[in-house]
Amino acid sequence: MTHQKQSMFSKSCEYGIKAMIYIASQSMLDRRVKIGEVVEHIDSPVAFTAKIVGALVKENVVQSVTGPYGGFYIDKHRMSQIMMIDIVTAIDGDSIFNGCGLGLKECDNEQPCPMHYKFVKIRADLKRMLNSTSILELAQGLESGKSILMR
Amino acid sequence: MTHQKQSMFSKSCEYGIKAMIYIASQSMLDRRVKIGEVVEHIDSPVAFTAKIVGALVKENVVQSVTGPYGGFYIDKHRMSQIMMIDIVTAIDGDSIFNGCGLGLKECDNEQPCPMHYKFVKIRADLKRMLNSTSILELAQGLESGKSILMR
DNA sequence: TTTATTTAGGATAAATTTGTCTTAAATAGA
DNA sequence: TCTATTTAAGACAAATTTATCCTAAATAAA
Repeated sequence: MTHQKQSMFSKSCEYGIKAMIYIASQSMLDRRVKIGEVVEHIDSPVAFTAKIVGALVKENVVQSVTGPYGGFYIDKHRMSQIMMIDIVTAIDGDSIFNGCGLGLKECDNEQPCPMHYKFVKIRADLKRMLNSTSILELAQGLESGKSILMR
Repeated sequence: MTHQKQSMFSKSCEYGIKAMIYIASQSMLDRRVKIGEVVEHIDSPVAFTAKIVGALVKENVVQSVTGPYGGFYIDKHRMSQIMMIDIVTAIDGDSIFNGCGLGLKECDNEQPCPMHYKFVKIRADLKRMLNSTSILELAQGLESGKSILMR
């Protein structure tokens, strides 16, 4: 039995986050982008990514326009209000930062799992980070060349 | 599209950790335990759990004896040396605390993903916690009634 | 109005994870 | 030696995640 591929976020969530950062970086330049352009810049499968981005349209994280000259964009004024926690919660739910580390449906100070207190700070830090990180600052890092979405 | 069930560890890893804690808690009392008893105390599917525990036998985390009066146990003297990171790494690998949060194969200070610096501390804290938490202390918490593995 | 372009959404398939069932191997005791 | 018990291990199946393909709906421009 070889080990699994468990990471912090699901593939869907990774693609969703990367897509939002790329779209935001282009919206900063007043460019609406098509899904084909998005996936070229984040190295992800197009139809699958389209579904994830579509779900984020429904969640009102990103806007879309159909037809020629259409595509996706994020309102400039909203970028500082759209937080990573919104994207992660929409795709992966809140278990990663609110759930029990050992998967107990209920786990609290009254009846904690053996790792409960070990996880309290890690989860709180993760939640705080996701809650305070805006799509704006991540898009700025990308646009300025300080960070990358693929190699 | 409803959201996923992404959590910190895979189901396999959750079961593996819980099984190790239960087995250790009984080994502290010099009791060897059968897989049927394990799953009764951690609320997990028996055959599936048996495979996971079997993999941890191969990884030398836990010992097994076949036949009547057989079962699983952990050497008392080794309990303080067996760390959560050993169990997690054996089952889920190291991506959760070593990998890039956005799934880039390479991601470092030279060419960081947009979230790289946001994750540095969270990953380090998680790794440090797993690295410093022994199966002994978790089993003691369970055995003393301070924590639970199921409701 | 027609055509071309683009997102929306459904059906389907592949891959992975989670789970079950059956048999083999080991071993203790009668 | 024979039987019963228990882990080991393989085949198989179900559920979930990841991914593809095709058609519908929207819309801009000719």
